[in-house]
Amino acid sequence: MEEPTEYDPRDYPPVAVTVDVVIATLRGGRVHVLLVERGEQPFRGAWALPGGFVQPDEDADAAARRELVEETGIGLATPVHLEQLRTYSAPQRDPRMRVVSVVYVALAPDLPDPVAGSDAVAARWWAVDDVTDGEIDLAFDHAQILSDAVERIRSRLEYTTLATSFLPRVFTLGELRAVYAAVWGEALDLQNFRRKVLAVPGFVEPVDEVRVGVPGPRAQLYRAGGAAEIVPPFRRPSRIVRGEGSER
Amino acid sequence: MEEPTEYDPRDYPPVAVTVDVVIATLRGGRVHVLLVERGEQPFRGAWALPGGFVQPDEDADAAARRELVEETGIGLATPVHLEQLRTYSAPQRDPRMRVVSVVYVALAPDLPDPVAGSDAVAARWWAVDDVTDGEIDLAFDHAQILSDAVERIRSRLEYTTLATSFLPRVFTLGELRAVYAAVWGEALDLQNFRRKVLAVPGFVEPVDEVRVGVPGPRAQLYRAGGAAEIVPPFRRPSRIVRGEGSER
DNA sequence: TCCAATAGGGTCACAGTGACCTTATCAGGA
DNA sequence: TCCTGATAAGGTCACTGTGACCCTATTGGA
Repeated sequence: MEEPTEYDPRDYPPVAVTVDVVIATLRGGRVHVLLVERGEQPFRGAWALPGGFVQPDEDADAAARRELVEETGIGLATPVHLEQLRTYSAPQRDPRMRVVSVVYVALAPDLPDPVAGSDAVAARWWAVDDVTDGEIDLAFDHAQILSDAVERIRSRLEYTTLATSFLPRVFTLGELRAVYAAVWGEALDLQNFRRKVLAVPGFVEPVDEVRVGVPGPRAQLYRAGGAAEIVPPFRRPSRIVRGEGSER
Repeated sequence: MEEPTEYDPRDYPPVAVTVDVVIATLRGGRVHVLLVERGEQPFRGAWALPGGFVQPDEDADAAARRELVEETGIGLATPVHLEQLRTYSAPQRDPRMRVVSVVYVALAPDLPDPVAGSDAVAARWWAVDDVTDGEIDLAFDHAQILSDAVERIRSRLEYTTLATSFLPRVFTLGELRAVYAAVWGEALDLQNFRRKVLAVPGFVEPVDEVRVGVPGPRAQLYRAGGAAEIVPPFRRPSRIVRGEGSER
């Protein structure tokens, strides 16, 4: 409560609101995220998630999409899934001042390397495994954020058709299966996977093409269908084994 | 990008960060939320979610918990589930100034009526159905927030054991089933419900008591177990019927 | 005294699933 | 040129979870 009667700047604490974006893609069968190297203190030389201030005329969604476009150079036409993860607000998460960050997760098909020179700092794709294995240092609370984002992505692949967001417009079921293998770190049985995907109406729709140029029979190509949810959901093998609820 | 080199107050837009809390409970077999009547413009006389500023020494979680305690008068010992829903940041959502609100959802057992007089404005429980049916006007974007919160709660009951958060320390399986009926708006088959709940290890644990004073046989009492997730998840009947993914 | 409500036990058929098998096809290396 | 490895595509089988039921016993209140 304590509903304020009017808004005097002295009534509310000084705070900055930013967005950070976990831009995830698949490269060489591994999940990668885009990180930028910090050129200034604090955390100079460490890697951080791309982000920036929410401008007065935009909401956080728009700010996140703007960051996404700026960092990757993709056109607005490219279909990229973007969703809010959660907001991080620990008082000392940025030592300079109070910064509340609304974090987004983006899922994109394989993108080219970031265009160097668009700003002063370096930017590159990092394999998530290499980052979480402590190979590099992440600035601020971005290690926690990345961990939460990866868990969100893993969860999304159970209940939604978002795996197709990692793939180009057309793809084979084998490639779709490879997405699940990369995100969940475990390969699903190919035959059962085919059966389940094709049993979900609107998950994928066949197109009148086949994949050529790779070993093996001509693979039917598909594109993403209109369905957003998978009912009943797929389930991660690792989750089934545990059985006991120890998460969250 | 545009990582700032230093934080001058003129570099970032003036913005206030608040928390709003959707406090949900069960009263008479219906889901209720706590709303406060606004005594000031804008939206004077309309009802709003309880909320307030995030203070300099606390994160949003702490601010939400503080609001929860202030509004309901519950002790800190009362186990109340509190989780972040999402952040709302439309530029004009508050006509006075830029206000970014981090919204939380709390699930509580039946609580007494709010203590009047703790502040100037009125506060009371509203049945969610009555609110969403347009019976009352909600301030700001709180109608959208409430809608998102209800959907979150419905979803949480599928994958987690949080239904027990709506109940007192001990309860019967019939009462647990009534929680699902109230939240999902549809009654589950009692026998199948019993079988599924008891099949989830750690969902509920029997205590050495039975329910007396109500018609029917003595019902075994249970308390919440240690499990947080339901694997495999329960599923809403309404969701099964649809089949097609039309959500989100 | 009867009745409505419901706890608790059970059955049965069916859909979904994991594990597994088989065949055909293609690119690239020996 | 011929293997070989990879894999697309189609299939079987047993088991589990589930929805839809049925039945009986027990209790407080009309």
